Amino acid sequence: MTIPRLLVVDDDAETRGMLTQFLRQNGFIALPCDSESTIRDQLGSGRVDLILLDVMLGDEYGVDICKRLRSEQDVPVILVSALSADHHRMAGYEVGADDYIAKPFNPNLLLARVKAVLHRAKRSSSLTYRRSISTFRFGGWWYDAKRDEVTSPQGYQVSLSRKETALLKVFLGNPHIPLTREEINTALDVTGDGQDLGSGNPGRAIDVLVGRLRGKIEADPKIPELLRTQRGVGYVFAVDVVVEDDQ
Amino acid sequence: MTIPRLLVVDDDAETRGMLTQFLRQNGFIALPCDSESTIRDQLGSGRVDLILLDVMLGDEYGVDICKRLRSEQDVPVILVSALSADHHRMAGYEVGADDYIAKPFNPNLLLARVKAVLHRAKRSSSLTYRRSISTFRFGGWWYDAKRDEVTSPQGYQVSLSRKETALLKVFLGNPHIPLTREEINTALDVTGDGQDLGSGNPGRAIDVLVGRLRGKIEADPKIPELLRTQRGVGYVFAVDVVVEDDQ
DNA sequence: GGCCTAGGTAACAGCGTGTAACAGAACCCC
DNA sequence: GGGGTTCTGTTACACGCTGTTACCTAGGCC
Repeated sequence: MTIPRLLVVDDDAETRGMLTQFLRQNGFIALPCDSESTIRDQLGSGRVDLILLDVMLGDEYGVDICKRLRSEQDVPVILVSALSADHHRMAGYEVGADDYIAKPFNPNLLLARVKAVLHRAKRSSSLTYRRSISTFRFGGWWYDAKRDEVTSPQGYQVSLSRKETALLKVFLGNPHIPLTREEINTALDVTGDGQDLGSGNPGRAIDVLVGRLRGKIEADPKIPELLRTQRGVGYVFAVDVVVEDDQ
Repeated sequence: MTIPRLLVVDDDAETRGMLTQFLRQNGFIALPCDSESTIRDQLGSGRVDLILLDVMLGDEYGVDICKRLRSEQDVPVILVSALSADHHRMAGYEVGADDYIAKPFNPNLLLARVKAVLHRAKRSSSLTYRRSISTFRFGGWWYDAKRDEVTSPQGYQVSLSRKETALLKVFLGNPHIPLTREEINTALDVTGDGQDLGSGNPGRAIDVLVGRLRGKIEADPKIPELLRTQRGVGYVFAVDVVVEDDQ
């Protein structure tokens, strides 16, 4: 059972880093690239299951690179683009991209599409890939990422809202690491939904969100065992997290 | 990489010429045909990668021709039609057309679809690729595309309306991929019925339609397992779809 | 203790989604 | 063609989600 290896190709270091980190948090091996030559290095040095390719790469069109890659190899490609105009979309499909996502995109959308493309690829080849991490256990709790269900130590189901789920995921991915509100916010931008509060000021939203999550997963929200406050810093997820995956 | 060879089948010389020229301008080898016999000539004399087939061909239905071709060869077919009446559309899918476009169509859309079909065909040609897809299984359900019947896990029949069927097909074709209302609407324009709501604003129609479909194919419509909502994004068909064909 | 600051949280508002009800269109059967 | 039935988009309302605000408490420092 192999973990899928993805190339993240973007010439903007920040985007590249964020994407890479995000994909790694979601169970993939993500390899950052910033040019066609680094892509070829990676292709030459090992298996690559999927390429996430920015449409604009320096002064060259990713589309052209995609076309060249296609003519040589059979690696699935998802084009990522800030250009949403339809002719660009068309151009993407023309060169045989397996999918096309316009920036700014919802990271979950990206994740879903990545999985869908890998899934299809798996179907039509012998590639096996690990389904992304699907269950987390922490302090008697159980989170099923696939069904998005949270089960308490006593066995009853707790329904979390979307943002609460996203927040929980952030903590599950960073146990015992104190996170600032800033960091949490950035992480939510990536794992949660990326549209609204990206710009700087989290306000008190994180505090309120933490409070709500506490209300659902703490035995006594007044005395938090899991989501501890670090005054002047932020919050820590203070218990061990055991990660498992299906089959 | 060889240039795809397409047959353009239309008995109207003007349409045929326009289409042929357009496709040639876009890098294809387009071979005009005006009857079933000329199609067979072409099929006999060399490789054909795709057939663009007009639904009305003289006094005969292109659908019938499609059906005959299907039973003999494994060439992808896109049906092109001025007939928007639904039974014609359905008939197109029944005979296993890979896609169906209603006139008047956006040439770029046609182009994109041609390329998509060719791409699919190329991808899966190494496997056994059969076209007469006729049944889909998903989460215990069973959809018979040929008879347009939906059977529940418990075995009872559910009758879907035309639009509901079209919506289901859209999701069956895009499992695990979050679709925006916009995308669903566009897809319905093409696979469902193309006349009315093409222009931009889906309003709440998609939501209502999804709700109605849920009411029919979800065990508990209040807790959707198949048609999941992605707040701020759209809807996802959240189970695997297994495609089978008869014979 | 007095003061200041950080964090907890109730209340509110805005927004997205679910859905019942309605009306017009399409269809069907006679 | 007429009348009933089904389909389907629109509308309106309810409800849950989520960020903001305001107020309060807790902690830290003098």
